[in-house]
This record gives sequence, C-alpha cells and structure tokens, in this order.
Amino acid sequence: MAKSLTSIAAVERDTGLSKDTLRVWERRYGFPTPLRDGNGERVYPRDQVEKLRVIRRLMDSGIRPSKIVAEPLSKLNAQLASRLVADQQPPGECLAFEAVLRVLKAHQATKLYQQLAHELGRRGPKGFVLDIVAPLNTFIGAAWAAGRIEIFEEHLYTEQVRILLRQSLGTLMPDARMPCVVLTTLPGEQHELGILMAQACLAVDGAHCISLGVQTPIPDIVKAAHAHHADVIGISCSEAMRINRVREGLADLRMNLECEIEIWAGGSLWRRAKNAVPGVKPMVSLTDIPSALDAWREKRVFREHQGNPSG
Amino acid sequence: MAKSLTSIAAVERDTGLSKDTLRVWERRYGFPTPLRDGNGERVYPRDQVEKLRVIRRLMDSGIRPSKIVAEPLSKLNAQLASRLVADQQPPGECLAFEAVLRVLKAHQATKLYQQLAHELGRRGPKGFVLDIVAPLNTFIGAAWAAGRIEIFEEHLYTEQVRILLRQSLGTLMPDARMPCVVLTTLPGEQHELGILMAQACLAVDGAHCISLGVQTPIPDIVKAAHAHHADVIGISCSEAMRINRVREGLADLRMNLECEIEIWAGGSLWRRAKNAVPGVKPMVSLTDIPSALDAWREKRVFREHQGNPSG
DNA sequence: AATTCCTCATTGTCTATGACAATTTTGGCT
DNA sequence: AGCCAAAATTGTCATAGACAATGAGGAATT
Repeated sequence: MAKSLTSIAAVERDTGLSKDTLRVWERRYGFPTPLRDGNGERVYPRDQVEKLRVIRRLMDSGIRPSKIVAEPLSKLNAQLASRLVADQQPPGECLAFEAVLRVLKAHQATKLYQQLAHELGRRGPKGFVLDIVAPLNTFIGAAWAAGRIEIFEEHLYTEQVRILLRQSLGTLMPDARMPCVVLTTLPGEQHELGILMAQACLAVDGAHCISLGVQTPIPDIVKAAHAHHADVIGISCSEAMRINRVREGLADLRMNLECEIEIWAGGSLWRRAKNAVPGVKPMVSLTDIPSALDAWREKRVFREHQGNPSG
Repeated sequence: MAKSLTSIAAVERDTGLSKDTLRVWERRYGFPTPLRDGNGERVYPRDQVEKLRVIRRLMDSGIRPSKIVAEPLSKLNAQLASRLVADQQPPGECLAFEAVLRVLKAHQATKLYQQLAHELGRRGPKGFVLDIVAPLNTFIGAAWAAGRIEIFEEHLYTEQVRILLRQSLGTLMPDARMPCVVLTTLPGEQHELGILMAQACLAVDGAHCISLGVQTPIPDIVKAAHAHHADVIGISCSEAMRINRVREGLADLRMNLECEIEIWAGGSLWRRAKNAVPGVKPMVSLTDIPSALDAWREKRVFREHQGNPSG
C-alpha cells in the first residue's frame, strides 16, 4: 500500500469533478493543493481526493462550493452527518427502513432479497413500488448522502430491487389504448432504479414499456423512438446529476424529436430543479404517472375524433 | 427539426471523444471544422457529429485516427461494412445467429427472450453461457461495429440475456472451498453483459459471487473488497474502452489492494491488448475461468498447509 | 525465417491563463 | 413582504506548446 498519488485524470474519474473544475478551484479557493511530478503535472495525495469526494457529496445536496471547498475536512463531515437529520422526513415506516439498512450494512444480500420479496408478494408490483421501493429509495439515497453507507452497498440494494422488479414485470400485458413508452437515462446518469420504478408504474397501468438501459446517447434515443414508434420518451434523472447537463441534454432531445412525441422527465432531481425545460413534462413523483397516462389518453382520443375519426 | 448545431460538450457526450481530442484533431487533421458562435465557441453541424461517431466506431475496432479522420464519410462507411467480413469467424451456428439478429432488428423482445430461454432450458446455465451467449455476444458486438444494428438494439438484446441469467443464477449454491469474487467494471465501462457471463461461469463452478454493477469508482471497489472479504476482484472490460484508461485504472486498483487479493481482468478488450498490467491476471476467454478457479484453490490449499494447518 | 531491439511517428493528455455566460445572491425600492 | 437590478459566483471554453506512452517499421541477431 504505497503513497497512492493520483493524476488529475484519476481524480476526475474518482470524484466526478472535471479537470477544468479541479484546476480552477486550485486557482480560486486554494484547494486542492496537488504536488507536481517530474513533468510539472499535478499529483494529488490520497487525503485530498477523499476530501474532494466529500465535497462532491455535499454539492450534490445543494451546497455551493465557495462555502465548503476551503473548509477543513472535519467540518465537512459534520455537515454531512447533519444533512441526514435535515433531509429525513420519517414516513411512518421508518423503523422498518432502519432494519433494511442494518441488513444491507451486514451485506446479507439474500436476506435483503427475501425481505423485499415478501413485501412484493404481499402488495403486488404497484403497491410494492409506491409504498416500499419509492420511499425506501429516498431513504437509502439520504443514507448515502449522509455517509452512512458506501456506494457499493447502495449498489447491492439496487441489485436486489432490480431482480425483483424484473421478475414481476415480465407477466404484465400492455393495453392497446395506452402509449408506447421508451425509457432510459441521459449519458452520465448511471442510476437504473428510477427507470425500473417508472416501468413498474407504467406497466401496471397497461402502458407498453421498452427500456433501453442507462446512458443512451441522444441520437440513439431519437433512433429508438422512431424504431419503436414511441408515443412517449421517459427520462429518469437522479439527484447526483448536474442540473445544467440534464437541461442541455433534454433541450437537445426535444429539438431532435417530433413534437407529437412527448418527453416525460422524472426522478428525484426535479425536487431540486425549479424551472423545467420547455416541451418536457417534469414528473416530481411516481404518483404523477397515472394522471399523466390519463391525460395522454384523453388527448389521443380527442385528436382521433378531430383528425382521423375512422382510424 | 431545426439545423441542430451542437456545442463541444454535446459532441463529447454523443461521441465519447474528449474535448481535448476534438480540438487537437481540428488542429492536426483539419477535421472536424466546426463553425463559431457569437462568443467564438465551436458549433458542430450534425453531419460532422455523425462522421465523428463513425470514426469512433472504427477506432474501437483498432484503426488509428490518422488513417481515417481526414477520409470522406463514404469511404468510412465502406470500411465499416468490410470490418464485419474481416472480424466474423463463422462459428458453425452462424445461421442461427443471423436469425437472432433478424428478430432483434424487428424489435420482437418477447420472441427473442423465448428463443434464448429455450436454449437456456436445453443446455443449463453453463452450456448456455459458453455455447450460446459468449459467441452470440461477439457476433452482436461485430454487428454493431459494422453498423448493422443500433446501440439501442444491442441494449434490447443485453436486457433479455440479463433477465435470463439473473433468473438461473439465483438457484445456485456457493462452495466453501471456492473464492469469494467481487465483480464490477471500471468507471466509464457501461457493458454489464461481461459481468453477467463471468458470474454465470463462476457460480456454476461454486464460487461465491457479488456483483457491484457497472462503473464502480476505484476507492469503492477497494472498500467493497474489504467489506466482503473478497479473494478475487473480477473486472470486465469491453473493447469499447480505451486501453490506456483501463491500464491506469487496473494499476491504480492493484496499488490499493493487498496482494493476497487477486485481480482477474476479463473481456473482449484483452484480445486487442498485448501486454497486461503487472499483478493482474488477464482472462482472454470465459473458458479460462474454470482453470483460474482450480489454480486459486490449489494455491489456497498449499498456503493453508504451509502457514496455518489447523485453520 | 523468426525474433528482438531500436528509432521515429503518432496520439492523447496536460499545462497556463484569460474570458465570459449562466446562475445565484444581495441590496434597494416599491 | 414582494420584486427587480446589480454584483458575485461558478463552470466551461479558448489558445498553443510540450511531452510521455503507444504503435509501426526496419535493422540486427539468433
């Protein structure tokens, strides 16, 4: 276990902060303060990378860099811990959630799976998603933001939910009057859970769903929309994404799609983002999905009466 | 559908070519030749972005930029088409593969699933992976590289295989004499199929597998390895990755892990990469997995006899 | 004839600093 | 309080030169 010094590219990879940002912070805030190698290239000590990762987490929860970049690590950790208390709106079932967290931290994947499968069996796909997965998701996300769990533990959780949802979604039959929805995330967004939850909600209401997986380039989303004759494109955005990037991506997508094809943008990001992108329907909560589907059907029926009464 | 001009950031997102690379190509090869907006910032016409995407594909199959960046698009497309013939080593079952491709291009996800499920039922998990999925995967990858299918169609295929493998892997029990393997990909690598195939091969031989999903940051891989008391870290690398990045990432990982923990790096990338990373075991084919497991067990038995006969 | 080694060309990434647009915050004014 | 303008904040883009790591081609050796 050597000194573990990292290049600027490695820091970008590990923290998600761009090279430009890292250099400009050094210039403006006096942090980080990398050493230099023989070529005059930046070399970051491990503890500075760790601090950068903490900063990144705090920024994801809305804090601006000037307030934190120059602060000592101990203060940042304290702030991280206090975030949990602020974010957490105990939803009644909070105790059970703490139990899930314990199982997760013990890395008992099988036990976690069984507990969740029990709930799925009891409530069915829709109830499972709305009453369990959605709030539990928020809870797990908050636990991560507060430093209570590691990202690989979050992955472990995601994995179990994913398997469960995939299994239960296979049996549902689509309804011809409902839209064909293509689901994916924008490049840079790795969280698949949002898509899966949306897919569950859409499928139980009879919509025909096609998931492209995560991180589909914009031109490919457009091609997929045409190939599948999609009525709606669903994009899931987690709070880990930069709002600017998402806005730019959605505007780009909107510009390249026929306006008959709707774009629905859901995910926890939209709690933070105030103004939406023109021509894109923001879905703050999963409960917006049924009403959006109703609205779509209404509009479609109306349009058919108007323009094409026989078809 | 406006003129669709894109910023350099959007081009980076859509092509995977870094901003630095885009600027330096312009300087060196005279392509791309973006317009400039009011601020003097690059604005790329749509057709140039399309050409860049073709170039990217050709580079992923090993061609160097100086040979192709300045060429006209028509030549590049011809080259792309000829790649398929060159790459494709008909593995006997070639006709069936073409049929799969047809189903895929018709977007008949259910039919595709049924065909694959039939093979899984007939051959069991291991045979299915070795005889069907592995070669089919190569074939689908080649079809993508040759421009015969779109990336979202590849995703559709991946999705079906993923569901099937997940289902059949759930029933297998690990063997206590076999290593605990943590599986993931490096940041930037989005292809999960490699992990799934590795997991299938490992699990049928009794190894205890934990998948972290894709794109785990190096520090998190290290933490996960410790938390799960992993014996082996398995990293899957597709040919879409830049070899440099992978080498750097693996060297970084090796430096931060105790040397008792082995690193096995598999995936189609290693057909192209000649020299491996020190301390990392390259796995060219899935068939290397059983022998690697045997070797691991041998070594472990030997070590226990030497140092710790009672435990 | 095959293999190893050496050299040259290729290529991506890094450096530095200035500029600016987009957003958020602040302060003053109804 | 509520709202608008001014100011501060912040990320990204531009420029051009430098260099290390890789690949390719040829020469020398086994």
